[in-house]
Amino acid sequence: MRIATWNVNSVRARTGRIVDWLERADIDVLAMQETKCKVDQFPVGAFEEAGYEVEVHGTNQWNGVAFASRLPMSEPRVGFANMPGYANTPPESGELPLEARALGVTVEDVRLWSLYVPNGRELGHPHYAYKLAWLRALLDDTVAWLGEHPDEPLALMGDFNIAPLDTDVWDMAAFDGLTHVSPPERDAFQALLDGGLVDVVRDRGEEGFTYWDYKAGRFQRNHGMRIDFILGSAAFDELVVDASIERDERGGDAPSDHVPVVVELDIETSMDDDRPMIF
DNA sequence: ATGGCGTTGGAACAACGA
Repeated sequence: MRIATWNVNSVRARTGRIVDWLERADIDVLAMQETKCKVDQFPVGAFEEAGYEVEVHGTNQWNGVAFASRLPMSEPRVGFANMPGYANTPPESGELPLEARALGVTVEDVRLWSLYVPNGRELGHPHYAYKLAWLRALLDDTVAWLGEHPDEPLALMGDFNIAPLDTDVWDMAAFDGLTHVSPPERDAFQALLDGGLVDVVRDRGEEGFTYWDYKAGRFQRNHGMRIDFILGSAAFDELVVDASIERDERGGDAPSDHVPVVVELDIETSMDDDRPMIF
């Protein structure tokens, strides 16, 4: 079974590219982030024509997470326990709206999450505090789940908006005083690893960036960042037989600014078989 | 030091991004 995560930077602007890649790369399950549309705006038909069902979470033109899968998905869940909300100008009621940043599904007894971690904007900005609180709640929910399901495969997949290592950005000097590399953000990422997850892609020796800004020829100069990850439980880690960062997807016409990250699991599915399912 | 570019809503520009 081959699963992937990809911040697509608008599913409507890139529907053809995404579906083409799913087929070309033989992907069974894709976690998407930054779909940038409401549920009823999602191009469901294009995925279904290619043999993929979708689970979609989106409330407006920002954020948005989804799954496309050619294997059955079950137990969809929007958000996680105590996930904080955000508003630039908090309403009088004090109830902050929840954003479309987390969606969970189960496929072949593997629990999968598509996560779009808040950007943070600037150190000291309310959005930065929101980012850290969001990551704390994610950690708490993940640790609780692992406590209840210690032997089950789980993967948190998505755009974490954190570069955990100095080598995960092209030049640390360019990030002085900026988000994505600050110690509290890196501590929050490390806490997920300490909580029982493994960076299954890095652990298999796969190197390179997953994001390059559109501006200033950043891709051509390889001025990128590694901020998209697949973090797996021990049971998930044991299943991983291959991992890759699909750098070529940053090229061509109208690419996303992120590329897909893929892992192959040692799970036999009907899709591994070229014979028809029904004789 | 700044902008570079791209997407969305909604019809000019603001919000957002990392």
